[in-house]
Amino acid sequence: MSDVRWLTETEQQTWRAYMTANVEFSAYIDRQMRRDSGMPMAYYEILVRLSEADGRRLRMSELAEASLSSRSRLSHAVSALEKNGWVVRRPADGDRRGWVCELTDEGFTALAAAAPGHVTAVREKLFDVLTPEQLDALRDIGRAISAGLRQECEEARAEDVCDEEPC
Amino acid sequence: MSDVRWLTETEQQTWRAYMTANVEFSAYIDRQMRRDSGMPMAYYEILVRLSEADGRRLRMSELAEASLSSRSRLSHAVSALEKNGWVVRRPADGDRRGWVCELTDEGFTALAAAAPGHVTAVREKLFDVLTPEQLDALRDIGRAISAGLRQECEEARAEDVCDEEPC
DNA sequence: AGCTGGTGGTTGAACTCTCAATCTAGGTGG
DNA sequence: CCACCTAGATTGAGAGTTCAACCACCAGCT
Repeated sequence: MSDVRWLTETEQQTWRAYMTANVEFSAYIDRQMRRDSGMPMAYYEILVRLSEADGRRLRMSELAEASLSSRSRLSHAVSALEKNGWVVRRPADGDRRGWVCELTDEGFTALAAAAPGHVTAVREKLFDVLTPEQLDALRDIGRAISAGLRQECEEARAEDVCDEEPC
Repeated sequence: MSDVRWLTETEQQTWRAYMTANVEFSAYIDRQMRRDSGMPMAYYEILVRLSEADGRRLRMSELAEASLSSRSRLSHAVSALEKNGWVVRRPADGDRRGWVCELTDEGFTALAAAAPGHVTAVREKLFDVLTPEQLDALRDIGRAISAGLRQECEEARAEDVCDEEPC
């Protein structure tokens, strides 16, 4: 309990600055997307990942990982996108459990319509307010944070040996 | 349309690194909070702001700004927190439109119980994976991004003069 | 073939968030 | 004092997310 390494004053400032920027920035970006294109950022992200994939199609599990969403979330999201006619689900060949999600032409059109406003917002609110040095730093920082989070999974995997509790 | 300043390859890398880290990190933090303390980060944030305020109480509008949520969101959130007995709403004196939200002892206890796990997660996944230089940079970056977003409001305010369209 | 554990994916319910509408009260000009 | 506009806050509906089952299928073992 008392062995918690609480944050120093300086650390608190850093933490609040980072966290506030995250919240405000992502709220801004998401808001812009909803207002101008009628979809949340998570859906845009899905369309982008699909558009970049070979044949504009991906296995659901791959799409989930690429678009940073849980499988459950993706499943719901794809159902919604399918209603819009922006994607279609096809059975995956080779594995009868699996499904492939494919971007339709309508979906691509919707994506193309949404992209300019989105990129403009990102440029104005991110690239235009930071120096080149800060942008370089931000890239490395982002990578370090992501790497630190992924390590979580590896640890969990290592614990599968599970010598402490009966599995 | 074609005058969009699209992102260069390098910029795309930076943008993806930043955005991925944001999504993954905040998902991790939120998940930790929900799992270990049964509330979303947004609620924790509200409790924290209240606990830091004079008399552990704030006007709804002030609390909304402090906790980075919209008024609507705060209203719903406070209703939920009130059901838990963690906060109470009292009429604000002096302005019969307003309400003051006050942290109860139970709320403070819940906050105190949630804090260690939260701080530990933040330290492990943020402070422990970045160098001191990166943390300094991150603080400045965060401030710059927030400042850039706030500028939005000022512009909107400046346009209130409204010489282009009839208001 | 029959078991068993794990993987791919979906589902429903509960919860949270957003947006637009609404309500009440304060403030200001006639 | 009344009309009107603005500010503080809430509400309800609809959309999106999470979590915990759940189903179907694959793979390895007996």
